[in-house]
Amino acid sequence: MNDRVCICDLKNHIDAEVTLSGWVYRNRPGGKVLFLVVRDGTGLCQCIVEKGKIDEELFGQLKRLGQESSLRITGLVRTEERSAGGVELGVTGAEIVNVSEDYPITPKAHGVDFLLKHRHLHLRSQRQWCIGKVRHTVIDAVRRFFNDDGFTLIDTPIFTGAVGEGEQTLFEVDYFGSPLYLAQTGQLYLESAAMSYGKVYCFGPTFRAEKSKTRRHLTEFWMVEPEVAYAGLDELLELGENFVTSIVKAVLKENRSELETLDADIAALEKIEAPFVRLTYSEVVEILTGEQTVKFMADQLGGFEAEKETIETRIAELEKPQQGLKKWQQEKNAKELVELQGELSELNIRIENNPKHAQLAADFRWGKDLGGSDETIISLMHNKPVFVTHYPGEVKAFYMKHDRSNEKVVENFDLLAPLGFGEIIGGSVREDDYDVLLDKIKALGYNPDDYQWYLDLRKYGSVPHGGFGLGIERTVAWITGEKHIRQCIAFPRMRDKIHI
RNA sequence: UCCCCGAUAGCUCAAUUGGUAGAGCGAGCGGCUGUUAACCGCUAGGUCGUAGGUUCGAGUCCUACUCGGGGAGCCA
Repeated sequence: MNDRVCICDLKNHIDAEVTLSGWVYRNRPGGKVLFLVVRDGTGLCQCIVEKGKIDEELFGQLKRLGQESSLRITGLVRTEERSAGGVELGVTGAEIVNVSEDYPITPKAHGVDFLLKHRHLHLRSQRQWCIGKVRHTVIDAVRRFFNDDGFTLIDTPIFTGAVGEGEQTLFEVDYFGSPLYLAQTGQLYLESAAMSYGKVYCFGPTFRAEKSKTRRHLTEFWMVEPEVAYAGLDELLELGENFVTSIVKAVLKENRSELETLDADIAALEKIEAPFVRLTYSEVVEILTGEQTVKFMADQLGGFEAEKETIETRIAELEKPQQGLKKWQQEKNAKELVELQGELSELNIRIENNPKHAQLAADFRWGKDLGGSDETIISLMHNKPVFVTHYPGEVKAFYMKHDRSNEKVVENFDLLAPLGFGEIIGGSVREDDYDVLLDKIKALGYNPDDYQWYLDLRKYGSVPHGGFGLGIERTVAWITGEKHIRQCIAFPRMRDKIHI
C-alpha cells in the first residue's frame, strides 16, 4: 500500500508505507545515514535515509540536497523516541521535485530587517508557521462566537468619507479625482446595521496613518467590531469577557503544540476566565497615584535588580578562561553569553525606566489619557484581563455617550491584556440623543451636513447601543507571547517601511 | 514631529579606548555517524552604510546625510 498522507496524520499510519510531499527543512548528511527533516505544511517529520537501502545515485543526490528543496519521499512509518514528533520515516524511495541552493534563511540567528526582507520565505519557518496557525484559530473563534450568538455579519466599506475619528490618522486616496479615505473603523456604518439586525459585527482590514513606531502598531491591521442595539455598558463588558475567553479556550484546544513550540505562557492562558477585573478610570488614577503603585514599582525594581545580579554572576562565570573545555562547549557558552548580555541590556533599560514610569504614575492627574506605561503597570498588577471604564469625555471620541450621572466621564472601556501586553479592546456605549450628539459635532467644528445620516439614527427610533473593536494581531501577540505584532500578520505594513 | 541605539564577510557578531580585518554559522571539497541549530579538517569570501573633516596613520575621533531598530505622542 502506498498512501499519500499528511505529516500531522502519520501516527495513524504506523508500519504503513506512505509518500510525503514536502520540502527539506533540515538536512543532516552523513556517510552512511542521512537525517532529512521534511515539512509538508502540516508538520515536521524526520526521514532516515540509509545507504544501501535505496539507490546509490539517489543517496548521493539526497546527501547534497539543500534546505527547502521540494521532494516526494516514500518510506515506512515507525515509532521512534529519538525523533522529535515520536514517529519517523524509514525511507525507501524519493523523487526530487526541485533542487534549492543557497537558501537565505539558515538555522542560525538572523536580524529583524533581514527576516522581514525575506518574509516570503520566513513564513516557512517553524515559529512563523505556529503563529499563523494560532491566528487562524483566533479568527475562526471570533466568527464562531458571533455567529453562534445571533450576530449578523455586515461588511462595512473600505473606502469611506471623512466621517470618523481623527482626520490626521486617515490614509487619503484619490477616488476618481476626489479625496476619499481608507477605513479606520466600520463602527458608524455598523451602528446603522445594528438598528436593522439588532446584533451585528464587521471584520476586516483597518488602516491607520498614525506615526507610531512601536511593537504594538501596524498601519494595516485586522479588527473585529461587534455592535449591539439595546445594550448598555454592563452588557458590553460581559460580551467582551465572554468573547475573549472563548478565543483563548479555542486556541488552548486547537493549538497546544504550537503554543508549546512558541513557549507561550499556557498556565497563564488557562486562568483566563470571566469575569475579568473591572476598574473605573478614576479608580485607576487613585491606584497609580497611591501607595500601592509606589510599592509595586519598588518591588518591581527590586526584582529587576535581583535578576540583574543573577545574570551578572553567570556572565562572570562564563567569562572565566575556559581551558580544558571541548570546542563545542566553548561555543555553547559563548552563545549563552551573547544571550545573557542581550537580556542584561534589556533589563538595564527596564531598571532605567522604572523610576521614570513610577514618576509618571505618581504625577498622573485626573483628566489625562492613560499612557502606555500606566496601562502596563495596571495590567501587571493583575493576572487576568482588566477593563478600565469611564474615561474623561474630553480625551475621547465625540460619539461616546456621557455618563448621565457624571457628565465628566463617558461610558467607554478599554480591555488591557495581562502580562503587560496592553490594550486589545476599545469600546463604548454610543451617544443616542439627537440634540446632545449634534451639539458635540458642532462644538468640535465638524460640519453637521457630513454627519446627517449618522444623526438620522438618533432621529428615527434611537435606542441605547454600543460596541467595541478587538485588534487581531494584538490578541495573537498576547496569546502567543510574541513581543512584536508584526510577527502576527503574514505581510506586515508598518510606518516608513513595507518590505514585500 | 521629537528622544535613544545601531550599520564591519551571504547571516550573526568581534576587533585590547587611533597602528597590517577576525570568529562562528552558511557555501564548496573531504572525513565520520542515531543525529536533534550534530561534529572534525581544508578552501573561497570584506571599498568596514554614504560624503566630507581631524591625523604621519581612522573600522575606531568630529560633522552632515541615508537606512534600520526601540520609544514618546495617538491608538486596536
